[in-house]
Amino acid sequence: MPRQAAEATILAAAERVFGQHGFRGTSMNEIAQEAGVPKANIHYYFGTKEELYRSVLEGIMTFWLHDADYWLVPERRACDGFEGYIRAKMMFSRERPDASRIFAYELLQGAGNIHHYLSTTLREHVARRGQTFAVWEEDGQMPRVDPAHLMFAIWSMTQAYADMSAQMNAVIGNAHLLESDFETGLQTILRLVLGFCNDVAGKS
Amino acid sequence: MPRQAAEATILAAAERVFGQHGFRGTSMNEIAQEAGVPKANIHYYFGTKEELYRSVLEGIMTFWLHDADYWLVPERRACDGFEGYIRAKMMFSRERPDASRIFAYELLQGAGNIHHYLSTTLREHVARRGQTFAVWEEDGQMPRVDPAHLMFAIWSMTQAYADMSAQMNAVIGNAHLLESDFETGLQTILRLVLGFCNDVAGKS
DNA sequence: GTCTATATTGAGATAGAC
DNA sequence: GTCTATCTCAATATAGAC
Repeated sequence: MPRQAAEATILAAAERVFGQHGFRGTSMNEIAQEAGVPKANIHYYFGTKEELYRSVLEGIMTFWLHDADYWLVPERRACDGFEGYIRAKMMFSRERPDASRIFAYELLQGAGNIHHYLSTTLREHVARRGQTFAVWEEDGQMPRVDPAHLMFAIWSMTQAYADMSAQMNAVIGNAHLLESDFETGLQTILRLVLGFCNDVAGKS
Repeated sequence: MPRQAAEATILAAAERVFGQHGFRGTSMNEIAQEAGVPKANIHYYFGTKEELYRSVLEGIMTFWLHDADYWLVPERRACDGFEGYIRAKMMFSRERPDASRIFAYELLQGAGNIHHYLSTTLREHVARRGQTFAVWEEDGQMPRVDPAHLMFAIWSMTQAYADMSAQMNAVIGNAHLLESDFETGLQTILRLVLGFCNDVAGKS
């Protein structure tokens, strides 16, 4: 197998296994079996387990910010922006649940591997959202609110459909979340956030 | 040390260490040092690492349901109920962040150790919230909404202040969350949920 | 570049003295 | 009941043949 294909295969397998068992709960053996390559090859391509894990994390990070830069910009109407953004986040939880879970594990551990990323790139990213929200507030499209905490709320609600899916399955009574569950969740979250941004007249 | 005191000491230490590193990331050695007892004593009192972990989980579970049974009942006004419940959940994230994280780790792992609890006790618990919400909807105090998904939203937003605190710290720029951060978060969540339950006239 | 066989370490668990 | 010393095994990592 050529180098590039092998690395991609291993990274994809690692994302699945890390996403299910976390960093400490995953053995190199398991990743090797999932990828269908000998264990030694993973070390040959990626060095240590931790370096492999960091590579997986980096791939996830690049995905993280795209949606907000597309949707949460002053040129849009507030309601359109929030709806598009929340839809995109729900799609991510549905299509790449393992990536979402790896991120959640990393945060639970204290985020030691991505601290630099969080306190520079993500921090500036949130600051830009703050500028967008300031314009929308000025324009009377949404009430005054702390931008960071509003983002925290949206992230947690949408990522829950990957990170807490085991709990949702048990409560709903299915083996796994269905298309319709994601749709109901989306509508519920939209009700909360759009109700909020439609509510300006009555509040301010 | 008498048996009861030793067990309580070990359980408290285990909650701290499991809450920081998760089940797989925690060694019995670390718990022993945190508790200030020899490792062998932990095995004497609790058997295996997994049995100790389950004991910690059980202690957390009993706490879980109290608040909703107190606040989300038909006798209250919807707004009062939601506000009290959300305040209680935020307090839990602030005062027992390790307990919240252990629960989050367990859900990420697939909830194998608490599946029975989730699909019986918690499921019925959510069904009772559904009855409360139905009364409030009938009474025009809140719009029609899926009860389970509304609970999912509230749980994820409030627990994020324990589970995702590393991310929040980095974005806010502090070493740890302050009293004022919890207050701002609380107000943001209340805005979303109460805006929602005040919004009935304009919707239905 | 690829893989088998192995060195090394760390962790769960327990035997047995006190 | 309490603790030290030790057993056993699983997992990371690498040496070295092909």
